[in-house]
Amino acid sequence: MTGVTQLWPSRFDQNEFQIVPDIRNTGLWRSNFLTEAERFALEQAATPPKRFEGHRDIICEADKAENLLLVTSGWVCRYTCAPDGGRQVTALLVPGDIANLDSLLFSRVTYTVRTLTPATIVALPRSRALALVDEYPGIARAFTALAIIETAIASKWMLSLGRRSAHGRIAHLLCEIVTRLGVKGEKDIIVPFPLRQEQVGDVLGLTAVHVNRMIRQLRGEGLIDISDRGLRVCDLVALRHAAGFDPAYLQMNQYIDAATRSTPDVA
Amino acid sequence: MTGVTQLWPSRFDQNEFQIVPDIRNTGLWRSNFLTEAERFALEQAATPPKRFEGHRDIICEADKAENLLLVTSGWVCRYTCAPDGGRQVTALLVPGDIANLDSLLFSRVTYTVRTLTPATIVALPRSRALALVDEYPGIARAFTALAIIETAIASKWMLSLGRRSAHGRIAHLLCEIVTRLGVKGEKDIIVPFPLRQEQVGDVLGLTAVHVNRMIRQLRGEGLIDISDRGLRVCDLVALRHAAGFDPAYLQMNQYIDAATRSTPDVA
DNA sequence: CGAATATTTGAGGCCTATCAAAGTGAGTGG
DNA sequence: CCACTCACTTTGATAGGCCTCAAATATTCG
Repeated sequence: MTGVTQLWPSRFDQNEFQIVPDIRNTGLWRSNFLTEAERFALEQAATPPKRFEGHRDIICEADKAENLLLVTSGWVCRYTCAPDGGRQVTALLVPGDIANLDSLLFSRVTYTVRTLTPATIVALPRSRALALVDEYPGIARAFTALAIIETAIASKWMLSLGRRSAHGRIAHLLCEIVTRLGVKGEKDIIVPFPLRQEQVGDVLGLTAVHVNRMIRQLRGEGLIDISDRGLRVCDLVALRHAAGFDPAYLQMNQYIDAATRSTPDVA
Repeated sequence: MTGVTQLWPSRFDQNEFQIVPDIRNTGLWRSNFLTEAERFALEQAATPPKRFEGHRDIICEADKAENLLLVTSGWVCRYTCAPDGGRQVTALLVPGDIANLDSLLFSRVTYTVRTLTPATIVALPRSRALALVDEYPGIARAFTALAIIETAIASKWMLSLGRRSAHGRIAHLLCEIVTRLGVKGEKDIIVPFPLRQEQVGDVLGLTAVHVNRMIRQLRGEGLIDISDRGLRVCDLVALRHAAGFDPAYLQMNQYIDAATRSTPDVA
């Protein structure tokens, strides 16, 4: 009994934001739906990893997208702009995530994908991905799972954007990041935090100025400290409490019914 | 050349919120990924339609969900609550939509599904849906497409919640509803609008009082009129302009690359 | 070291929430 | 047919959270 396989990446080199830049470090690969044959087929289909600098647009709104982009190191985001120019980040992508899952089916993207740090990306040509989806049920199911998880995260973000105060939104985002990075422990956690305050604002629907004030307030409350591109969480339990954060929602492996797995636990 | 098949339902009886309560009126069925054999298999797997009254919870947060719920008539929503009790609607479901797509893979839901009007729902047992997904690539692809579309809509909602004024949010929501209901024309459109002002607030992250003021303002601007459970859009072009609404985003069929279809247009 | 980019701080104002109450309309029962 | 109730809409007054504009300080980078 090996326990539950991870859908989210669990490890993250703290200094370099580097993990093995390989399709084997993606959520697609790590999902527990894949057989060995499917893993092999996936690996054959992926292109070699490509390196991007920080703060670079990788795909722009209305671009044609012929590849799925699998983030294997670094932080990336997806955003769209309101008519007045306001920017809204709609997804934060860490190693293991697919930046443009919808490009599996849609030929144009309706958002911009941008690196937040230097990042490594593996491309999966859409034509090959589609062929794999038709041939291998496990791969099809893994894609579906990723899409469903995206929706679950989006739902939580909508709850934050619609019903939480600025204070609560920031606390909640920090809890989410700590959880998604797979950190263990609850006291004096330190994780990389490459987001600028303006980018935090773009995620949470706030201005950079107000983000600054709220971060200072959280610091004053002894909950966190952000400095030098790093986040220190003094007391994760207290932060969760302030955020109203339920740590279970991202560990969705727990909820995946055993019956839905291609590779049952019991032989 | 028959044009593009619909993923969204296009017709909607104005008085009764009724369409044929049948799996054939769902987005799953109407997607253009399905072969005849797949359609037949789907139809066999679905349960007979069941009728629900308005304002009833169908699944509650933390419930186990053994069925996928396909809305075939009426309006339904999905919502979650913040710790302080604030409610946030995360999806509006009209005939054709699946209320709990994530139940395909997760055994518990993290939200409540509630009817907004009397509604008819067809259930698809998860075990059968999973079997279909493994056996039929077109069905797998249709599920993936629905999940991806949900994410696309959620992204738009996040943009509204994060970066639009109350005035713009309401205008945008009304545009979305008109589009999703498949209305043609641009002048003096009348569609059913069963949402209470408090529910509009729960969708848009506003209070009912402020929703009321903004609706009155939109009315004063000669853009819309809401009365008697109906919405009248005087000038859809003007409303879209006020909302910064791009009508293309919901008609995602356009973007589905021909190569991704199971049933090509050209023989 | 200098320029550009982020963070921090302050003052003032607008948008939206909150609290409260009156008005409206549908449904019920006498 | 008319009280009566209940739920929703409308209106008003007030308060507060977040934004805007502006400038000083700190940090990064060439």
